Amino acid sequence: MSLHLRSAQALKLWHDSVLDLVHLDESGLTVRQLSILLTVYLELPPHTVRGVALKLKVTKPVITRALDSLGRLELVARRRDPADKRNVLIQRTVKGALFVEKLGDFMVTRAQTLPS
Amino acid sequence: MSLHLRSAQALKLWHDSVLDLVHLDESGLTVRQLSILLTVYLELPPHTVRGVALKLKVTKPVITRALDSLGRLELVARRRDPADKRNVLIQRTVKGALFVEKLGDFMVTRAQTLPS
DNA sequence: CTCGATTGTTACGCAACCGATATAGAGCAA
DNA sequence: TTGCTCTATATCGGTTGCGTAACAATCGAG
Repeated sequence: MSLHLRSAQALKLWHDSVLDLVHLDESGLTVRQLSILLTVYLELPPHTVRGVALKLKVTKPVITRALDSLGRLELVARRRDPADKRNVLIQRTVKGALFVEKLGDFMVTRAQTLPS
Repeated sequence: MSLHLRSAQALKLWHDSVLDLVHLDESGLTVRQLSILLTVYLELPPHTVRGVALKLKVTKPVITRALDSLGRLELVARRRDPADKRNVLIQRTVKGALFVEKLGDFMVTRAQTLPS
């Protein structure tokens, strides 16, 4: 299924979904934090601080702080890499998985109600 | 065109687009601010502080402050409602329109490269 | 073992956001 | 006019985020 999405549809889809997210009130989230969360849950592990920082093109302290916040919300977890103890592996959590799943449901539902 | 989107596709679409947004570095934006911006540009005017606050289910000061930020970035503008001078009308700007348009382009492009 | 390189974190100063409350101005009804 | 309501904003204290720079721990080559 190749997705042919017109710009107006795409924007409405984003708008509707973001609105759902805001209503979820877990919305203290920054766009950056959201992108970190999605990266961790959608891309193949392992995820390191440095790796995510490179992908987002931000500095490492940004990732560290975001992990503090996301960790407080139990949306991700940290673990030292046993192989190379300098690394910190960013791990998924049950709560985070449910959260991301809900996000996906939002979008699927909203996509179905898009005007053609 | 009814959009049948699987959850995994939807999430990847969101992830890719959010990543583009972060790279745009206009990403000091909060999810809330983003939702305000999209609301103003996708829904029919007029937009008042109260109206947007209701839609997002937040208090009015939240909107006022967000408009301060978005106004500083020239993504939206304010104008007093001449009819009812208690109201402030939130208006679109050229810069904001270009920004939202770019967002739409991101999504359209990303949607085309989604795996089926 | 030593030393430079790498990784993630912390410290600091600053700016922005939040919620709650208080305030100022405009409308409205009697 | 006199209240009362409605709108948006200002203000307050507390929290969180940012960028830069310094830091401790770890690795690995020599």
